[in-house]
Amino acid sequence: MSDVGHNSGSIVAERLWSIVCRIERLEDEKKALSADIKEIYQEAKSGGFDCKTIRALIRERKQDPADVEEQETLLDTYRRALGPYADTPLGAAAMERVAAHA
Amino acid sequence: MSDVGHNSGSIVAERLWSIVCRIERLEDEKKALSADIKEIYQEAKSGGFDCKTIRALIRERKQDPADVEEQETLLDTYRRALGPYADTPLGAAAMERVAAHA
Amino acid sequence: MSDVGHNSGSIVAERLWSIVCRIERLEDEKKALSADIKEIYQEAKSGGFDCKTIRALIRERKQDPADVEEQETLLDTYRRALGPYADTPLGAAAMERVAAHA
Amino acid sequence: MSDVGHNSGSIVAERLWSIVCRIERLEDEKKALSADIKEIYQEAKSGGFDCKTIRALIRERKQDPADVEEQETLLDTYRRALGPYADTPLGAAAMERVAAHA
DNA sequence: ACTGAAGGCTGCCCGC
DNA sequence: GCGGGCAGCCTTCAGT
Repeated sequence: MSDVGHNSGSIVAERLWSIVCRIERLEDEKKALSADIKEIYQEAKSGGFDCKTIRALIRERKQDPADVEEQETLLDTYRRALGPYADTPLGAAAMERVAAHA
Repeated sequence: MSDVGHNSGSIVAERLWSIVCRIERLEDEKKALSADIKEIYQEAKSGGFDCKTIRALIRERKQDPADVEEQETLLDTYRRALGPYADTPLGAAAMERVAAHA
Repeated sequence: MSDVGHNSGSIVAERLWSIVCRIERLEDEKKALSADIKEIYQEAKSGGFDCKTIRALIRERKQDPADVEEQETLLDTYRRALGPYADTPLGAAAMERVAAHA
Repeated sequence: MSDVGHNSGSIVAERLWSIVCRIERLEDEKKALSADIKEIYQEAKSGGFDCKTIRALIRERKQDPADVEEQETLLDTYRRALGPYADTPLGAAAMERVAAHA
């Protein structure tokens, strides 16, 4: 073990400290932001808005700008297949793919 | 500490053991069920189905038989208000309630 | 409904928009911070640290040392109480009773 | 596309239904077990036990004791390294491994 | 004060 | 082997 090695513990400790410190700092900032958000919800509530609905709205907006439709289409196929269960109106064609796989 | 107290520890310990044991047993059963479910998903996958979509389908069916509509109505009001943001097509009337509250 | 009332919908909508907008902004910032934290953990991992342990360390530092000790003490009490049951034949027999009952 | 193919949609639909149905059944059973567990925790609480501690106990029992000890040891190493931060009393040696990795 | 829900964190499993 | 996605657990917070 070299002299450098002898001191490397300190160096490593310092790096560990740096890591922990930075993470804790960032987590504090996150916590502060959460508090701010909470405050806004309270303000909304005071203004007569329904917070639960606002949460739903924001949740929706978060996933809207995505490819929801593609997933929705496939889900619809499955839904139709399940609906009357033994019935396959126009989902049959789409289901052929699955049958072909078998 | 009386003799009764001396023995009560055992009694309490037995009760604690009973509690822990029963919980662990139930958790094992839960785990077994999870394994079964997983197996079915694999079977589905082998059959050419899309597991993610099946999950979505099941999730939907779980919350469908509820009062989704009531919540949806209010959400729609808020959604319309936000749409063009400053616009209040027919959500204005619904929004009066909020205004009155202010 | 007055003229003021006629416009109040817009005003309310604007307030709603303000609320939603600010919340989404704050949530974006939170998300960014989460990404930063994740990055630091990756750096830690690259440096040969065990991330799981670092997480444990940070979790521990977040709590009051007194609480930690108290919790640990109680856990030890329960652990000791359970020990004789789980590890002895007598305990095993008692275990059967409960198992049969379940 | 054969006649069989013509009907395969129904067949596939039936298989899908089977999958969904079985999964939902199993999930219901899981839910029931969760309710049972919750009930036991309530019973524990009524009996004067601390549920949080019981949960910790069960969590601990789920793991290999060796792993628990190893994790605790590593945590201690990190803790000592961080304590006076720049100080590495006897954690230095343990930290060498990390240094070697860098 | 307690219960029920919402969000965040953790461990697991799959695909790359 | 690793990073992402997903389900479960824990914690916190609003509501009662």
